[in-house]
Formats: sequence, C-alpha cells, structure tokens
Amino acid sequence: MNIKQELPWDNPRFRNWVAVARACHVLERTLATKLAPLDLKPAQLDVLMNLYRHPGMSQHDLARKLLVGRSNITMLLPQLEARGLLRREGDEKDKRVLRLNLTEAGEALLMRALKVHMALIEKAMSQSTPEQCDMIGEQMRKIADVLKEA
Amino acid sequence: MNIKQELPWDNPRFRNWVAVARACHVLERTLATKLAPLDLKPAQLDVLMNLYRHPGMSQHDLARKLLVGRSNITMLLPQLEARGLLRREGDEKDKRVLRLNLTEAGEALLMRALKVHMALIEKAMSQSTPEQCDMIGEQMRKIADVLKEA
DNA sequence: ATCCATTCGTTCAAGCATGAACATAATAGT
DNA sequence: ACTATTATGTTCATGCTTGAACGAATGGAT
Repeated sequence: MNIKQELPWDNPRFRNWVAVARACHVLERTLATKLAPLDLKPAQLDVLMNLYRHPGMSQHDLARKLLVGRSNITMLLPQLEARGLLRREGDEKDKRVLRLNLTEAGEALLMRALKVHMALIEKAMSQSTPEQCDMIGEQMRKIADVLKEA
Repeated sequence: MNIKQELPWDNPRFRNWVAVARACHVLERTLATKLAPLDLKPAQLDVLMNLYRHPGMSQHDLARKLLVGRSNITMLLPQLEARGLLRREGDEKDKRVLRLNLTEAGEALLMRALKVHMALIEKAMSQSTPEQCDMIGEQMRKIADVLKEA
C-alpha cells in the first residue's frame, strides 16, 4: 500500500509509452530540420502525401486524415497553393467543397521530401527486426483505434 | 525498377512508423481534453512530472529533459509559478541558475493529473502483452538514441 | 415550397513553441 | 588580474494550431 509503488514511474506501461512519445518527438524535430532546405514543414509534407494518395480530396477529409481542425487546413493551404504545389477547384455537384490536387511541381517536391523522410525512418526503424517493426505498427494501430472511440 | 514499388507506402517501416506517429498524436490530443478540467496542458504536466522526479532542477536541465528550447521554459514557468504550483529560487553558488521545486499544491495537482494520464496510457498499452510493451519501449529508446546523434 | 438541421470552408483572437539577439554570471587561458 | 569564452535565463518577433463564431450551400421534413 506504499504510495511510491503506485507511482507511474514504476509502471512498465507508463515508462514504455514515455519512450514512444519521446521517440516521436525527436523524429519530428529531426525531420523538421532535415526538411528545412526544401522550405517544407512536417505538417506541409503530410498534406502533400495525403493529396498524392487521395487526389481530389476535400479539405474536410484532409483535416480528418491529418487529425487536425478544419481551420488549420484553411490556414495551411494558401501557402502551398501560392507556391504552385497544389490546386483548389470547386466541386461541380456540391458548391461547398473544394477539390484538392497536387500540381506537377507539388509531386516533384513531394518526391524529394519523401527521400528525406524515408531516410530518417529507415534510420529509426532499422533498429528493429522486420517482425518487431510489424508488431509495433500493429499495436500502434490498435491504440489509435481504441483511443478514437474514447 | 518500377517507381511505384519504391514509394514509401509499400515500405513496412514507413507504414509502421506512420502508425506510431498517429497513435502518439491521438493520445496527446486525448490527454489534452481529459486534462482540461484540471486546467493543465500536456506540456505543463510534463513540467510537473520532471520537477517531482528531479527536485531542484535548473531551467536548462528541464528544457533538455523535455526536448524543448530554453525560451519555452521561460514562457511556461511564470504561469505555473503564479498558480502556486512551483517555486523558482536562485542558486547560492551559481547566481545564473534558478532552482525549481514543486509546492505542495503542485504535488497535489500532479497526483490528480497523473491519475488521468495513467488511465489513458493503461487503456492504450493494455492492447499489448507485457512482453510486447517492453519490446516497444526498448525499440523506442533505441530510436531516440540513434536520432539524437544525428 | 419552406423551414430546419447539417456540412464545408473561412475568419479571428488566443495560446504555444521556436530561434535569434541580448544581459548577466561563471570559467578558462594567458 | 584580464580578457575571451561559455553558460543560464530573458525578450521579442514570427509562425503554427486551435476553437468559436460565421456565411454559404445542401438535404430532409412537413
């Protein structure tokens, strides 16, 4: 019944999750600096990646994919559009939604940024065996699922 | 040599890391909302946790532990000090450093916040067996180490 | 047809985090 | 002792993210 024994620091789950959070944080910061020469922030790279995989996406769908607010997208896109990396075109059927598509310049920049991103992730995940890596991904997907219900 | 085959989406390491990042993001956001009734942000909770474990810490050390800039700490602490959650006292030996300590109110609030944090992490990590959980923590610590060298 | 509710995108103010530039204090080299 | 370098904390301008409030468009109910 010692209070000390119930502190999170002694709980493996707590300590291990802290490690996850730290690794995420470090990789995010590292990615930001490595992406700086391309004048891209990680959040902007996320946008380009999603538009590449889901052409014609709406801003609402993009926000949900990125787990951010809709207003965030509104603030984010004009910069990228002004740089000629993507187009926003009104939908014919539903005049509320804007369809998003990468330009060729956008795709080109994405490919360069992906090299940087991939190199970083390779460096990080090559610490684990393929089996460990897959297990980690599987557990993390479970976590995201179980928390989204909350 | 098909370009498609080299895209990150087909790379297990990439896909699995994306899952890690998403899980982190979701848990962070969830924690923020669950902590709102205590008028605490996740970043502030991190401060309290570190001061509890390392009483008398300097601001510089705290910044390094939290992986943030020193100025961030400077902006963060006055709010918590004004709420009576911690004290900043000048060091006798070295008049540059400020020694940080939790007050009793700070400890009390920390304990309440830790219950929330622990419950969330339990919910997330109980998806995995203890062995899986430990393995994840181990790999993540490796990742943080290997990236800090970069 | 006309409301009512919902959805999509925008605007705006607020709060955070960052990095550069700075002031002060300590330390090392000479 | 004196200077140069380093370390700690602060200030400030900038940019990112959020959430609430809003306008416009859609769809459904009566």
